[in-house]
Amino acid sequence: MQLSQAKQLVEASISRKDLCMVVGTCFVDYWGRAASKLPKGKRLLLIKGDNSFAVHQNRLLRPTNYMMNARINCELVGNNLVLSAKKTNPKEEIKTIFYSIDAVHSHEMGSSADLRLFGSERELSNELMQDLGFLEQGLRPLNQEEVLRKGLVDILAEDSFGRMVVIELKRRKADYNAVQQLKRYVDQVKKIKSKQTRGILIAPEIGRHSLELLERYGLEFYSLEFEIGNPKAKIKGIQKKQKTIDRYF
Amino acid sequence: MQLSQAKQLVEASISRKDLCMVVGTCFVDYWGRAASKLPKGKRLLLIKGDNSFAVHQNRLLRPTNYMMNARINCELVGNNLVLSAKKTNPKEEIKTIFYSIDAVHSHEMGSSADLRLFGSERELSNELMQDLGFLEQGLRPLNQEEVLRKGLVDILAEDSFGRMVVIELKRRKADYNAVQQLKRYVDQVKKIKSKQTRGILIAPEIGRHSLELLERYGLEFYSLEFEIGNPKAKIKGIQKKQKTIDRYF
DNA sequence: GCTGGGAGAGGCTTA
DNA sequence: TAAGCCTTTCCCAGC
Repeated sequence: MQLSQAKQLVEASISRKDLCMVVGTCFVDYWGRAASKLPKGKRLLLIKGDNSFAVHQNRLLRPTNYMMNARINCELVGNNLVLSAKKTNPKEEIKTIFYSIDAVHSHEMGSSADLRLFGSERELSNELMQDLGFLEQGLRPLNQEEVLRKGLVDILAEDSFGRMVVIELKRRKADYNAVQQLKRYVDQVKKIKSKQTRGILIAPEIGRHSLELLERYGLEFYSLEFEIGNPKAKIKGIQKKQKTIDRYF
Repeated sequence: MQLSQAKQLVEASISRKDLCMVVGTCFVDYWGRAASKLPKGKRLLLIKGDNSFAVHQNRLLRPTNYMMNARINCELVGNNLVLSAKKTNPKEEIKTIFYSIDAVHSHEMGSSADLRLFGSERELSNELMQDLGFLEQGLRPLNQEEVLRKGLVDILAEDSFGRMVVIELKRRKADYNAVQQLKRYVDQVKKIKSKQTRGILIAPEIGRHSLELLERYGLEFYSLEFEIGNPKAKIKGIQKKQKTIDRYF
């Protein structure tokens, strides 16, 4: 395919905010947050209507080079067609130098309705909040604006002995971060309220080392089974997966 | 375009491990680690030679739905062409139901040479390791296989007083995680070696709260300036951005 | 505009 | 395979 013809097709496609796909042999040079060079090879350049710019190889989900909200330029330089994407703050540039172009595909895509996702952490949190007794008898939620509003903790509650209970919910396997995040919150609540404060981590599972750390901190872990469905995620079961830690209180 | 014809093109493309692009109007249903429904609309389905499967809208870099190493199936169901991707462990499924197809593009992509990236954390770490005196006089690297090999710490060193020094390097702004990661490593090294151990965090910058936490832990922070170039990332300067904490030792 | 934090994170390396 | 960790993380929601 003629590079000059490709140039016209690409420019027209971009100006219409179509989905633009350029397939050809190119070299890619990136400089910005890091730097990279992608050797000459057959690639797909995907330019979307929001000026996102992505160079894909024929493997992996993620593009090898990419830029969001790019200023896109297309020009003939010598015997090559150079498609570049630039951005400031941080300053970044991708240059894709096409030696030959197999095809330029342009498609009008209309406006896109949004994805509706179920089973988010927020949704599970709301679900759990509905019935904390499910977790432990006598546990009741506290709507402490100053703590909850700033997203400091997922759920703040009080147990039957009047102790504060900070609950952190993770929809995926809990790791060190989850444990230490909970530790920080417990420490802060303890300090603000000047009351005994427990910390409960709830997740589908937890790594062995993370569990050890959690136990050293005197925190509690419950394993959560949840069910993903429509229109909501449902909590199926919850189980204490830990030796009792009442000795800490 | 005829759906039956599209089916043939897609199947042929997949069997050749070509890059396959399907543009058309579809509805997407996902169930697995979460659940989602993408309303009917014009989408791009990108199937790569490694069986990665991604549904793109005409915006954003990331696909709305995706699966790696999928078992891909293509069949006519009533008046629709259904392209689905399935996986076990965890069990997941994406169903894309095409009501109409604008185009199927297939391109032979050859094998792809790899991306060469500069300025990664690993590279900066190697660069810094070349001259630790740059950071502090008398500091020298220890190549403790048992500690370094498992990626426990970025750099392990010994200072002029014979104290162990754990160095954690971040190529981006350091956060709570970085501080607590360093804290964990320091604790572990201290335990293993039974020696006084310092912890140094090196990053371009650090948040105010993260710095406070770091200071409470008795750790040290150095701000790092680096320059990304070809063929290597270079460390330009390093500077202690903290009141001296010798009182801790 | 900058920032903190979640994500179906992705993807890599080593145990 | 599982665990840990880096990423040009991407992306959104809050300020």
